[in-house]
Amino acid sequence: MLEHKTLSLAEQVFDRLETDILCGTYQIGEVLTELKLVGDLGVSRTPIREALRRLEQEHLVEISSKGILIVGVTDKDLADIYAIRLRIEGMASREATLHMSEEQLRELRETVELQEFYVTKKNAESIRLMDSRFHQLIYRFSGSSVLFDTLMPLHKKTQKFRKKSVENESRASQSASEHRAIYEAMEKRDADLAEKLTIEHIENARIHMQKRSK
Amino acid sequence: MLEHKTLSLAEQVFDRLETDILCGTYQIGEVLTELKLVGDLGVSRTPIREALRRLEQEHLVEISSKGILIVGVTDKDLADIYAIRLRIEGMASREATLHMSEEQLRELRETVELQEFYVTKKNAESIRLMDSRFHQLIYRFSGSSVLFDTLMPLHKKTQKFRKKSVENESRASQSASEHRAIYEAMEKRDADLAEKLTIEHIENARIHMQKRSK
DNA sequence: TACTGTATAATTGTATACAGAAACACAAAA
DNA sequence: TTTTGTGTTTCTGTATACAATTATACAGTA
Repeated sequence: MLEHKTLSLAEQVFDRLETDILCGTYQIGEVLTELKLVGDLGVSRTPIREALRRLEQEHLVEISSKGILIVGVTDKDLADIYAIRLRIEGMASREATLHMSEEQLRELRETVELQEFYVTKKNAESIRLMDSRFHQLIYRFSGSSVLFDTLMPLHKKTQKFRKKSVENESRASQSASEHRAIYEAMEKRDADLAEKLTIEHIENARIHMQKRSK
Repeated sequence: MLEHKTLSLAEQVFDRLETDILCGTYQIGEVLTELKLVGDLGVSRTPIREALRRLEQEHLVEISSKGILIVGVTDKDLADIYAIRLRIEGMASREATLHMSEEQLRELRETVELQEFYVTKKNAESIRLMDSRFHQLIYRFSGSSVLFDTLMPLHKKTQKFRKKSVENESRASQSASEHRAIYEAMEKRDADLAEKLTIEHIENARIHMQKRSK
């Protein structure tokens, strides 16, 4: 049976605030106070402050004597994120291809298959979840905690925008088949191909997103 | 006059612990407790915990019911860090070349000149400081907070190893002249050249470091 | 010997009280 | 009208008390 690690309040608060900021629940420019969060979340200031320190480090909020400013992710940030991912995400796929176990390969395949399933069901929220999981598994399976730590925050920050992306049926379907192609390259342990396909996949995601934001 | 922002205890504790971990003052594998840090640092647990949460997020420590495990930076991490920097640090130089002001250019030149001065004086600690400052200024002047946030932690984590590097006179002198070349490309607003020279500079640093660690 | 149960100690997790600094509102004076 | 001063409020910063969980030592037992 799987152990279900109980998260501390501080971690729960962090996860919730991070999600709410990245999904746009809080407006960019909005100002909160710790006391307001105490009221909203029903926990004391201590875990809230610990969460805020981490959000501040990720530049999702700025804390001053005026309160907590929601910074979030701008369009400029998004462009920069894709430019960076374009340069290093292929490296993660390469490493994963070379190092991942059969069990990990199976987990990745399952994610691809689920994504394809949800595409046929047109379930946007689930598609997005599997989309995220695919990329995050590759970061993990790369075996490099540095790559993981570098790519993970970048990927998380694209969340709000990817949400819109998967609502476009043709893009959702294209994305799923690109994931399958990457998976199959990995299954064949073809690191060069996996890297190349990953770079193309990021580029396609970038292009699609920029088309939409015009 | 420049405002001198007073750092909170939590920030001071973070800076100190981060430095001590990255410089090797704390041994990798060592286990601390919050109470021990209270004794060592003379502040209460609250600011210490806030600092620890941030260090945990950077994977410099791991916190469990046993205490605070010092994780630090491994040789594998270092290799990964250089592989990543090789791919994106040139991008930062390119952006900086295109966007930085005359005032910022002046600040960069001053850093290069100081580094050259300390090379003639064989002052390793000051050389390392100017070396760090050069790179960090470029991150800042790139105008991309995402690039800054991505590169800064990677660069910081190389600190301990760079320390050894600059004690080698020929490498210290080579590094300074590479910095000057990058600066001059930027001054001429030649982004392609600045990018190319930066990539070569990172590659040289990587090669030199790997030679030493054998 | 190896294992298990239990009491104790050590450590982190959380709430709260208080201190200090900054923002704010408002009145008085130029 | 603008500015300046001042008292008040609001907010974050810090310390500390207490709760809950986990590790540890040790005795008892198969």
